[in-house]
Amino acid sequence: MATRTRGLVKSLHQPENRLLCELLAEAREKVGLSQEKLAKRLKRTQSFVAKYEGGERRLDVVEFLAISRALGADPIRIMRQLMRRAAI
Amino acid sequence: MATRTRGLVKSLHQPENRLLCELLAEAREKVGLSQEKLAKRLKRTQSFVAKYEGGERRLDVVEFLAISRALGADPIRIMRQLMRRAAI
DNA sequence: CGTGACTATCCCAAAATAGGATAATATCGA
DNA sequence: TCGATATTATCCTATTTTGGGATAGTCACG
Repeated sequence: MATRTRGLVKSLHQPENRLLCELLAEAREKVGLSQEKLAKRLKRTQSFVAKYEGGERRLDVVEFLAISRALGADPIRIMRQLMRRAAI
Repeated sequence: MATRTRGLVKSLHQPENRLLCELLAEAREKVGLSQEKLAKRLKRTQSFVAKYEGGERRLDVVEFLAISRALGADPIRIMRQLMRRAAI
């Protein structure tokens, strides 16, 4: 569950991003979707999901919205959680 | 004001992203900051700002938050506008 | 015009990503 | 405990994106 990587982008290493990854992973599990199923909804590969959840890939705003939708989650709520917990 | 590019990421071309760019550019102008000044606050270059505003570069969630902060704007409000206007 | 402020575009080395494979883990029933 | 299956993590590398200094426009104003 931790993440092992080599050399990545700045925002990947920010705690805010870690948090976002966790929130999205939690949200997915809560809905009972596997990475594979979610990937399918997103028309992406499982490795894509594994990567952003693991913090190996950045998520842009538009992607974040798409994922939230695919999870049936409210992006605003997630954003709020992120901001609150990260003390932004 | 339109954007001329060669071969870019999918989410760059989504109307949602265009909208986001516009919202952020508007927000910046409203506060009376130049790209240069904003860039300085973000510890980035003017070209960075020009690129994301022009839709030549994706903005990840963490960056979006940082920019909103730098503009003294509420990310949630911007997100809402984006969602409403893009009919997400 | 001329000047200065601001923004867009060029360039390209350096860095990040895509996604198919495959390895590693977890789950669970017999 | 096994083995089978489901799920997730990691590898690999061609392709795509990016960073940011430099430079070319663009605009406003005298």
